[in-house]
Amino acid sequence: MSKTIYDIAKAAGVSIATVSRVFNQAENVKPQTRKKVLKVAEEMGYHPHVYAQGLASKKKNRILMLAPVMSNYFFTEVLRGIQDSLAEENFELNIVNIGRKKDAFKQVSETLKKRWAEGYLLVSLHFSDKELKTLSRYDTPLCLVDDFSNLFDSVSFNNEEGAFMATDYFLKKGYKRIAVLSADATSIPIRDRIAGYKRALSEHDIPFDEKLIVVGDNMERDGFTELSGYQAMNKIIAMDPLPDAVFCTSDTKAVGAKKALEEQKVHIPIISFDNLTIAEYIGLSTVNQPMYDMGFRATNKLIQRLHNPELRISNEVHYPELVIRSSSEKLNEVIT
Amino acid sequence: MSKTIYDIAKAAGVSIATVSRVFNQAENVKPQTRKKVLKVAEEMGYHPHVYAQGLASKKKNRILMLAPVMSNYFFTEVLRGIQDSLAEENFELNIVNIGRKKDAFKQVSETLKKRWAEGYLLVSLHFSDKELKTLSRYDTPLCLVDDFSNLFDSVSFNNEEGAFMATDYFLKKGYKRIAVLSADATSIPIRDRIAGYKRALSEHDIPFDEKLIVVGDNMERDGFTELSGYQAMNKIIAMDPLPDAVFCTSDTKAVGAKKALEEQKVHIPIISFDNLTIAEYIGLSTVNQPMYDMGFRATNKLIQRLHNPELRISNEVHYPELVIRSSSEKLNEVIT
DNA sequence: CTGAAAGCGCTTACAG
DNA sequence: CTGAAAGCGCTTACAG
Repeated sequence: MSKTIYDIAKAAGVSIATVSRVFNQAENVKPQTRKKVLKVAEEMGYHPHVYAQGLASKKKNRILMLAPVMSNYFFTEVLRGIQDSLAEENFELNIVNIGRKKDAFKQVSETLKKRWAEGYLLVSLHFSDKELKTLSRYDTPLCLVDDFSNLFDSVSFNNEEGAFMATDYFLKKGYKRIAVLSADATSIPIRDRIAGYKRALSEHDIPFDEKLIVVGDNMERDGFTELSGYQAMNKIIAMDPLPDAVFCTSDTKAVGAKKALEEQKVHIPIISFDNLTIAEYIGLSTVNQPMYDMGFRATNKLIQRLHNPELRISNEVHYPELVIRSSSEKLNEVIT
Repeated sequence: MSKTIYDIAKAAGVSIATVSRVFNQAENVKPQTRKKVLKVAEEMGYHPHVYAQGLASKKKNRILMLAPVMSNYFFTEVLRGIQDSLAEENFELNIVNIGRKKDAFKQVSETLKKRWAEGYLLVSLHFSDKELKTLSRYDTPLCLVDDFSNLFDSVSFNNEEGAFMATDYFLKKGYKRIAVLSADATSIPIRDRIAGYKRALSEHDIPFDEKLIVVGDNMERDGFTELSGYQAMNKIIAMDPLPDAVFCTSDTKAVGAKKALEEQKVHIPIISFDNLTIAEYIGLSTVNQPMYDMGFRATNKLIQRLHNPELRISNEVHYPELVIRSSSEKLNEVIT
């Protein structure tokens, strides 16, 4: 059915080696010959079979991005950075979605083992040291995005500092009781953000009160959903006395939280986390994560390692930035 | 460096055929032998090379989804449907992002030619009849999602009817001047939605007024962005007299539009399009597109065709549903 | 500039 | 239940 290099060689009256050279941009082919091969190939609808090429050449010119795609905007922004960084390079990008958290490690390790690509980008995937050590044994070029390890190159984000900045902002305004609209406490980003929250409290000599850490009931996507934010905010609104302010652990959750506040006609200053595009449009104060940059930089790192496998492992940590809009301010400040 | 089937065969004291059988779940291997091979493979960190497997077996067990990933939520929902549909099947899914619109066709055709997978899902990619005819010559199993053609299986959505329903809703309330917050007029979804809008007008004997079709200045992503919605709504607010209502062509645009309305303290009833998760949380009336179902159904279709290539081409069209929340209602109705 | 030939790492009838 | 061997569709020294 589909043509092979032999069909083209025969039809063009050359050897398969010559056809191969034409398709591999080799310089040493007589222009006449090249033209003829190209013409025949076009007519017969020929295109090299990537599997055979990969096998024979041991090159794939392919990078695989492994990510929990469902995490939406975050993923999209990182992807933009990756693609822009790849634009100049002779690499193609494939994406494999890593599904429900449970067997994420298995999904990733199985994919790596298959040697689809020469380099891998692991985005927002958090594994234990033991798991990462297992991965490192595959000895394949790999860069972590939004996670940190000294076994691999990584481009991560200082979650702890981001949470500190948000909490510190409120504390400096004189607020004492600051609730955290949290998510799955065992997840790495939450762990780090809670740590930053605690550090800010301690710097201001405010005792930590566990009851102020509030989680929604829905735990889909580790609780990083609108619904979970909505549920958690309703719990906060039911507290007596009301907290002075809320540090919300993601913009997505904040969308749900805002709905709860509006329904109950309550106003509590709120700062969240991520700075998704939507944050600007709903007046959300938030901690900016440079997702695009992280994707871009990680891809650069990976490609450098591809060119030079002996490079020392390098870890890059991006710094947060607090973006203040209306949601963190008092109601009268908002209205004016 | 990395082990081959020969290494394992030698270490286990069997032939490579036997190793191959073990890894292909063939039944006819003595349990003892299987155990031994598996043990050796585990120790040596062996895994079959997919490229070699694909080449030798002519099977890939792989489906490729081609989509403009940047379109965010829509893509995510469709992907969820695809993955759920694939869960029971012995297929893996890879995703290739199709970048800026300009050379989308080239990107797609190049990817198809490489024969990565045995089946392809083309999501939200709109090509001309001529282009689709070219693709059909590759003679590869392919299902269109969110597009229609009689050359391929497809699962699409009735955009025209959706726009009709939204417009009709306003007209039945007695509104006469209904603006359209539009996007790139040459894009297929916009073309169909404008058609539905016009049909509703004509059924109510309202003349079409071109000035009521308003577009933002920013044309990124064909104008389906918050920014573009914000810009367009500001233009609408500047109109004199103000339109009675606005049909907005996407939820994303509606987020920007709402910001403009709030800033200018103007209220105009608005219905948008998509029913993204966020719509529920910001009280947006909108036309629901069953994105999850479309992804799910399209994947089923594709797999059926893989099993039976002689199947007649089938086109499935999903029907819209109007979801009324607060944004389409009068201000006093909203407040109560 | 071009061709013959070995090899990439597998699968799969075929034979036993 | 197992092995020897041909073949999948390419690339790439090597020789000319």
